[in-house]
Amino acid sequence: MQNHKVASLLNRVADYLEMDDVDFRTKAYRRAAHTIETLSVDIAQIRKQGKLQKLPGVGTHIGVKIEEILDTGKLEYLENLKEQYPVDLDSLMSVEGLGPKKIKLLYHELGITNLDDLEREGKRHHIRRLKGMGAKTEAKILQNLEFARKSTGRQLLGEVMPLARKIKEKVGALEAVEEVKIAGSIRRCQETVGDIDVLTVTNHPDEVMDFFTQMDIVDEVVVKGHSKSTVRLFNGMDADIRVFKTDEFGSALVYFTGSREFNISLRKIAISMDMKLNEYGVFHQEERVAGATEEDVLNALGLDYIPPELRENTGEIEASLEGKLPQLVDYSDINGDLHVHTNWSDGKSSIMEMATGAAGRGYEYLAITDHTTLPVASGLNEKRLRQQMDKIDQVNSQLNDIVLLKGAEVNLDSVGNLDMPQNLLEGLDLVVASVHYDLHQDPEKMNERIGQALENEQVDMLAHPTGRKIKERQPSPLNIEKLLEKASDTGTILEVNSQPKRLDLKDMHIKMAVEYGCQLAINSDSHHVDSLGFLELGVATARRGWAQKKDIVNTLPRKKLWKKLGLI
DNA sequence: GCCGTTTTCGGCCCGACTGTTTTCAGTCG
Repeated sequence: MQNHKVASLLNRVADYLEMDDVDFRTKAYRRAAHTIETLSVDIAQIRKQGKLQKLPGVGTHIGVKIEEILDTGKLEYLENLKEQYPVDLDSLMSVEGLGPKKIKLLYHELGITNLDDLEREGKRHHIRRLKGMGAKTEAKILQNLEFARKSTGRQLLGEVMPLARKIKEKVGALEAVEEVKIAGSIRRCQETVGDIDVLTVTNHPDEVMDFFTQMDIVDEVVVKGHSKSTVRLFNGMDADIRVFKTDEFGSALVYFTGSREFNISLRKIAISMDMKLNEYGVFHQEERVAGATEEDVLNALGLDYIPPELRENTGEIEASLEGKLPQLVDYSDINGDLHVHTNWSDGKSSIMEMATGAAGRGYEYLAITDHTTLPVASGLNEKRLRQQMDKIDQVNSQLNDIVLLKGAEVNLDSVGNLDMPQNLLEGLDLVVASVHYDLHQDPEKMNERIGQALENEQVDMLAHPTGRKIKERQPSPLNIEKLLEKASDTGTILEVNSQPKRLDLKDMHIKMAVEYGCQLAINSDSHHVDSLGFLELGVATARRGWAQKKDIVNTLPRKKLWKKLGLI
């Protein structure tokens, strides 16, 4: 899949065009880039079918440029732009407060092309002499430059979520605050998060701003106003707060939940209806038509309510207009977890502790799926696995509300053989297969390797199918369409792994899997009783992939699941 | 550069904050 590459080159073109104050052409490139970035199929595939120009935002010119990128890996037009401004745009743009216009000015007047140049000229106080700049701007640039160098970029949803909830709790506890909600990419449950957006209803904005900017987790106040403030937190992440009136809160939520592209589409709809949409409401002439709740706002635009996880402008608006939005799976639909580890392998909790924890979450069943043989995970050998099966029988006899399934997470070798004999697998209730090494074979080999495992009748499920770790490890370069087809043919369940770093399958692939008619299971893969709750992240990801209850096997009640697994 | 229940030409989302400005440009979300 070269989608990401194509999108980022088009975005880069837009950056350069913006330096020269080209307005609408810039927008055109960004729009096309967004379409491709969020595409759930391979752009090369669409090109083969001759359908590039059917994509929203792609016309004749950009279409040709996409073909050039696919054929040569490069774009002549972009290379020319780069020659005109030979600057390290990536790093300079990462300095807060610097955009294309200022970068152009700095290059032209001072020859600044990278962060080192920027620091040098700043310290010599040359920047403050430029038109439109001053001592304050210069000082800010120097300060933000330091931050840009250290910054690690976006952080994992699973890691940021607890902090966001803490802030919500603190702000919500204020007497002056009537309502508080986390918006932004956290509410949309994107796998990574750039900042924390807090929205409040209050009649005492200044009081809320004072509190927010003085919280003990705040390192530095970036901006402070009467309706908006931004702080930098101890972990290097920014948090924004906005205050609104009760009758504005719905439109504010819509606006600050985004995504940006979703908002732009909504506004266009408003305009086409001779109305105006902003964060304060939907307006016809000067009269407010809606604003108090999200439902009101969307309904005023002729739309059904759209869950936050879907708001990416990738088809949900059209579906909403036609009344064809899916009824998304919900955490409350989940009846069990089919992939957890215990202290028999690399987990930290006992079988009984995991069982009790799962029962406490209201689950009807829990599959114990410790690693086999894998040395780095203290995997079980045949003898230990048989012992564990006996142990599970014994624990089961002490449990009332929940039933444990005897499972294992077996390992695929380089050609797709399993690390446990077939007759032993036959005795298990649930066999989970997964790849743990040799993750970067060429695609064909990888598809064949996994395909062989899926064809094994004893294999019920494929765990973390692409093996990616967000920000750490690329997904295996396998052909995802072929994998989905195979899983669909063999009836093998594909996992939505809920580990914050994995979220694998990811949203886009889940959407594809649903279209291919694959069966999915959302599992925590937890190694400790306290991390069973990760499963909620997996549910959120599945929702982003348009998955419904019927697509997820562990929403089934016990008997029906047993039937599916051939246990009764 | 793209697009069309109103268009094949003339539009293209909207507002807050800051710093530098005597009325606004740049940046951000």
